[in-house]
Amino acid sequence: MVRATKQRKTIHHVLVKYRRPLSVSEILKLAQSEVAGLGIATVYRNLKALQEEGQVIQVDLPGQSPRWEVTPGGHHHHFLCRKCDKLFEIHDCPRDIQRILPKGYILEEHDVLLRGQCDACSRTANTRQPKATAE
Amino acid sequence: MVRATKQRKTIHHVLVKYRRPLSVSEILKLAQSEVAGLGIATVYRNLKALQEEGQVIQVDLPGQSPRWEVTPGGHHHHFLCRKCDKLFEIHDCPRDIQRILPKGYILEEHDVLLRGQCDACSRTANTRQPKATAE
DNA sequence: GTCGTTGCAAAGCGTTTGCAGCCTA
DNA sequence: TAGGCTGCAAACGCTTTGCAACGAC
Repeated sequence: MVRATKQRKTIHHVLVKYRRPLSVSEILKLAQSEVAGLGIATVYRNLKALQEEGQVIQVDLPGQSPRWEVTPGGHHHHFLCRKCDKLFEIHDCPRDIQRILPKGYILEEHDVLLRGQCDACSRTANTRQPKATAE
Repeated sequence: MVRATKQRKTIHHVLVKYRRPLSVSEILKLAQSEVAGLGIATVYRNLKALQEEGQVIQVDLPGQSPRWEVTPGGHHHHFLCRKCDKLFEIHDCPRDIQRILPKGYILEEHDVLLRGQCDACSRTANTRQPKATAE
């Protein structure tokens, strides 16, 4: 039987509250402010458990450690802001992907990762944004 | 001054010979068959050195350890075969990516990773392919 | 009271670094 | 022969695992 400990509830709550993919260290820091003494191993164990329950998913970006988010609706892609390092969901999809496939290849999945500046950062053109991904 | 040791020449040669992104462990195994006693640290150091010279590039895939390939021509994407785990280059690009961008966001780069079955694996439909990425 | 869960510390794993000896130029 | 390069082992950072104590049900 799965037990609703305050650690597990807090980890899930942090992901619900911030509504975008967070790294393990961000989750640890944010959850520790609610549960003093929370250990990193507990974060890893609960993220994996929540993933198996289907409540959260792991988001892998090329060359970065994984981030975690509450399971999103349907098919989507991601936009990574190069200024503030936040990751956003894009609920749309290129339509002409099949076209670029070489002959004989069978397409089963596709990932699209966009990089640039998010709305907030593009407004403050030359201002340097903090790199913090948790706010 | 950069010295052309047999280790460095072999590591570069392996990448030239196989013409697709190889993992560090694949490179080590392949190069060790030409240079007995080759160490993993030497592979890492030389890959980084070759990268700084512009001879090779690191290819990062989501959730996988990096692979390395000789510096390819221009803008391209990748296709990862889910049967044989080989990675292939796609020298074409979706054209309607700008369309899916939310308002206010500025697009600077994009990565597309396709997954499915490569030409060779799709021909052998129900046959199981070896997972080896070096052959 | 049971036994799933926790925090700690140790172990794993891929990658990097320090160092003495080697070998290219 | 100088000093860049190598192999080895230790160090690193992130993640997982073993274990005794804890606490949800």
